[in-house]
Amino acid sequence: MNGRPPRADALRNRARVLEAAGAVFAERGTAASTEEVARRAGVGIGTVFRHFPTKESLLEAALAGLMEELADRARALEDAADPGAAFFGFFSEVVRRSATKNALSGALAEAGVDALRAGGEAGPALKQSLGTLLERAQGAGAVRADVGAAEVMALLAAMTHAAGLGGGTGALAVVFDGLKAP
Amino acid sequence: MNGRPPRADALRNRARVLEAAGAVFAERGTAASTEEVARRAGVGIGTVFRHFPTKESLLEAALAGLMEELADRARALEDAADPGAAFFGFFSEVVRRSATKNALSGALAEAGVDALRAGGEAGPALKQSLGTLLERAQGAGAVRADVGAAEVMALLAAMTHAAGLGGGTGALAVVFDGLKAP
DNA sequence: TGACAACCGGAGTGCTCACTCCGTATCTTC
DNA sequence: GAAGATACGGAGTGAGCACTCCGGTTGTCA
Repeated sequence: MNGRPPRADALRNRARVLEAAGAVFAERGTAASTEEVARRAGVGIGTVFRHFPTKESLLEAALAGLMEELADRARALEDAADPGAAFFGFFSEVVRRSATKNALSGALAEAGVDALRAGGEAGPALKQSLGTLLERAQGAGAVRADVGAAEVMALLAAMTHAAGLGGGTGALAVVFDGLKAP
Repeated sequence: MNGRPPRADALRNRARVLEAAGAVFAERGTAASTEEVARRAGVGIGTVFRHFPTKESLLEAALAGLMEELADRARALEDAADPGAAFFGFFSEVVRRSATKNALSGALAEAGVDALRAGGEAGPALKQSLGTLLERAQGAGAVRADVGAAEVMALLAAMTHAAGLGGGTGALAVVFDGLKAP
């Protein structure tokens, strides 16, 4: 199907571009120019467009990377001793992280649907890991039984987004109370 | 200070532009071009820029108009017989409306902080009316006493935003349960 | 109704951005 | 270490956008 493996510098540059894209889009929002990503990565624009033929594809790839990180974190918590703490801890960690990397929330929002649906394999992976975390927490009686992964994902996206607006901790506490078993 | 009142056509056009801006930005997002707003309003671009010297000012004005609508709605509910129903009803009405006018949520998000803080007088007005609704609902025992207007605004913004993502009704129910008195 | 100010329309301007192209440099293979 | 494939850099291209400018039009007031 495909001839040779890619050259070593190509691989290195691809990784650099991806990292720079994550940083730039998080700081400046998704409206940041491709040229700035190239500058940050220390490569020419041509290189960026060779690896990611379109700005949209670059955004998707950067987003997929971030979601993969989250999915890994979720998987690591699947065997935790206290499923309730694992679930709520993961939830607030995601919110907190997104608050710091200011505009990740914006990116998740703009490309949101696309990211969850078609964002490589990381989207489904995150959803599944989150589902496992949720089920275990429900099994332990820490979370009410009548909510599904979809609702939790929606709440996570919502609170991630609102984290940039201020009234963070209190609002999160309200949501957590709503999620706890009666 | 100022000489004459503005001409009648100027007033008419200003209103048309504002209405068109609200519709266009809600449908196409805030990235929609000023020219499209002008087309929709049936005026020339020059006219748009005479009334709103900058695209940002146009956005602000359109947003302020929407928030004023919401503030009016909130004020109308201040004397309702059932404060709890008024509060939760208002909350879900705002979320529902934003879901329909798809990208109002995006607009509220992007310009969010600016809108709440400096968006004319509508921002504070909304916050105050919402505060009144909240206090009355708390007085009636329908909402827990340890949440403030800031948390509710944050939750409102969050759920407004997430409404476009799908898992709407269930997620909202969770938040409402979290808001209810124990 | 005439005269003047206020207002309108929309072609034009300058800028930014995504994306292309190709001469040059670097890696890989034998 | 030489040949050939692969990848790089960055000036260049075209499209789109916010915003300006001014000749023409319309409302207003006496």
